[in-house]
Amino acid sequence: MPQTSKAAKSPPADVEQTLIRLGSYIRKARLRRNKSLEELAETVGVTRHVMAAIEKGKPSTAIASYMGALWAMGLLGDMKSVADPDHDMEGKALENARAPKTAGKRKKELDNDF
Amino acid sequence: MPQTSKAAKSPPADVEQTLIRLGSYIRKARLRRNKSLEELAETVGVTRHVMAAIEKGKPSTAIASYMGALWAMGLLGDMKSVADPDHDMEGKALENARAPKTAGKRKKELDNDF
DNA sequence: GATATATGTTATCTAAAAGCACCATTTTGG
DNA sequence: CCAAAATGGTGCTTTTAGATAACATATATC
Repeated sequence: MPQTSKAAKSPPADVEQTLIRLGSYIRKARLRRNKSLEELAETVGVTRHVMAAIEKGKPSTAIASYMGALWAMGLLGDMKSVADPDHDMEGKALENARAPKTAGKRKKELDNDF
Repeated sequence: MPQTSKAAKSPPADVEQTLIRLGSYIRKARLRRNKSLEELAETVGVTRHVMAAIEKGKPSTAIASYMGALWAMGLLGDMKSVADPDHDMEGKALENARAPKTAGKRKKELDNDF
């Protein structure tokens, strides 16, 4: 996206690696299905070039384009478990009998992150 | 992304739904950790507004921003299994003892998808 | 090997994503 | 309740992702 955020311009190493891996997975899935970049791109609704960028793990590409690629190959279901609150053990633990709609007042720094 | 692709402007219903769900998961994770939009945004390297958009599941937002949010809350690991070739049963099946680097010549339509 | 096709690369153009600033509203927690 | 903070919304500007096109290279199939 334009005005590229820091996040997209130079993502944390973990994020960068995750995207590169995801891109290579998408490529493998496409080749297995014997689809050309152009064919897949067409189904997804982007150009050949965007699909190529996805397979390289380009950080600044719209998430919908990535998801569209998964969708076009029947792999979108894999996203269901991502950040699923039921599996977020750390989050569950931190949530001490509270379920606020906002983060509330900044109570000095009770949130001492040691 | 600019010149917004069809994929990002009006994604398939499944994609749209997936993003809305992901956004709400991210929101829940953030609130559990008692972080404000601004705090999380700062860690991720985007503005408050982008983080808000993510929690709404905006399709045209850079994937790196979404991944950054997961990363900042220790949830990036959930992405590992997405599109994992080892779990792609359909792909495995289609891959009849072949592993080409391109989709090769378009052999008329041997690829009859019934 | 020949060749049709896929993929990569470069370039220009344009529309929209993200930045930023400000104000309204909501919600929390004392 | 009330103050403090979070969140939501609007408008404007800047920057770049994506569209499009043309050409070069790589690769698979015959």
